[in-house]
Amino acid sequence: MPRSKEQNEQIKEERRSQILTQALRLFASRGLAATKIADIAAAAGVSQGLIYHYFSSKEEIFTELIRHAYAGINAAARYLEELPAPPAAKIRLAIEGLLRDTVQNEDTARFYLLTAQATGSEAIPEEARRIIRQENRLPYEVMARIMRQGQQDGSVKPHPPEDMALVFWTSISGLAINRAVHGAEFKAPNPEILIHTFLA
Amino acid sequence: MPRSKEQNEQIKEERRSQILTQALRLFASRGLAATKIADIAAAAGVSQGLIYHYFSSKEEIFTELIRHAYAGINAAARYLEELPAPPAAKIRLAIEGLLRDTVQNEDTARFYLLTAQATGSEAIPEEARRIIRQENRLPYEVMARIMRQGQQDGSVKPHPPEDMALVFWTSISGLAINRAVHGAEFKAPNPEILIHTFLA
DNA sequence: GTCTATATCCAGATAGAC
DNA sequence: GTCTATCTGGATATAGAC
Repeated sequence: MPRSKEQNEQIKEERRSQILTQALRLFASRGLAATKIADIAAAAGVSQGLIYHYFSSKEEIFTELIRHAYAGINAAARYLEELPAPPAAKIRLAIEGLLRDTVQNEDTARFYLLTAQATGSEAIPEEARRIIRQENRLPYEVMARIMRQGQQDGSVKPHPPEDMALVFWTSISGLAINRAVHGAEFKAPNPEILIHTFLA
Repeated sequence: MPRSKEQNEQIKEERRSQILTQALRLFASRGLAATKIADIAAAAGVSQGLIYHYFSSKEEIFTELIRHAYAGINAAARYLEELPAPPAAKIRLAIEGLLRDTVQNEDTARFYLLTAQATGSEAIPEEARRIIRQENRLPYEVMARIMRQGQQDGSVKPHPPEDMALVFWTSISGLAINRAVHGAEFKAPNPEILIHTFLA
């Protein structure tokens, strides 16, 4: 008895996400250029040829991961901005949440590493570059707005909001990168250290 | 009339450092694996073959740069520790100096990017890995000691010194990476933001 | 949907002339 | 000290069988 359409669809989705998960792991730990299709295939437990049944090239896999990473980050940024809470609470929540996520979910840390690498690298697919150019401003802008609002109600320190947003994101991504690099032996710092960098 | 020994030596040193400088620029912007020997040769304005007159492989060039980067960072760390100044002044000096260096000297920012990449990557030469394993703890240890001393005289906030050192270095390197990535359009934040993260 | 076998290309490294 | 020409290996991507 042949498989039904639904079963085939399910297998397809499973394989696809298997491949993407392993590719993320490898790209994050070695970079795009140093990761071989053969490595991804081996890690995902499939043949090299099968990769090309699901993706047209290594670059397409990478681009897909970048797309997914920014979708997540920007959804979180929008969610934070919409949240019915005072600015100080949003900042606290963001720092605590981001640090917790980073520590608990290794893939989250890997996505940070991937975007950091990709943003910094000139050796990435054109389409990935396009996505980054288009998507990577939002988190900064949202955070700068929250900082500005917090300064109006006096809960945030009176430095330039853009500077504060920059320090916010570079600190978070610096920590996330450290986490991704050091794996399980990473110990997250007390969130209060960062929180008091911004709150008055 | 043939060139003297001294002139030959001088040419040799010049070429070597030319190659290293261009390799740093390229490795920082694309990573080790994505940088081709042909790219380095072209950027340095020499033939591909000549590269192998000065270095035995692409990996040796990379390793040499890593060695140089850690030598500089650790010399700075030792210098800071020896400095006859109170802990709070050292922290202030370090942050101001590191931010200034990072902004003024693009190569400094590139070295940060290089070490960040290298520390995070599994795809680097064995010898480079050895250097990193051996050298990358010192800055953390020095900064943790300074934080601890600062807590004893009450000038530094009472969070765990190791956490403070971690936040210190991940923030600095996060900013340096941002600087290397965004080039001239990067605007350094007010150092006071970071300084008050640590000082009481 | 999955595999094995293979064509093709490109990058690292070497050889030898000047 | 520097170049051009070339060898060689390995990685991407394709073809075709099951």
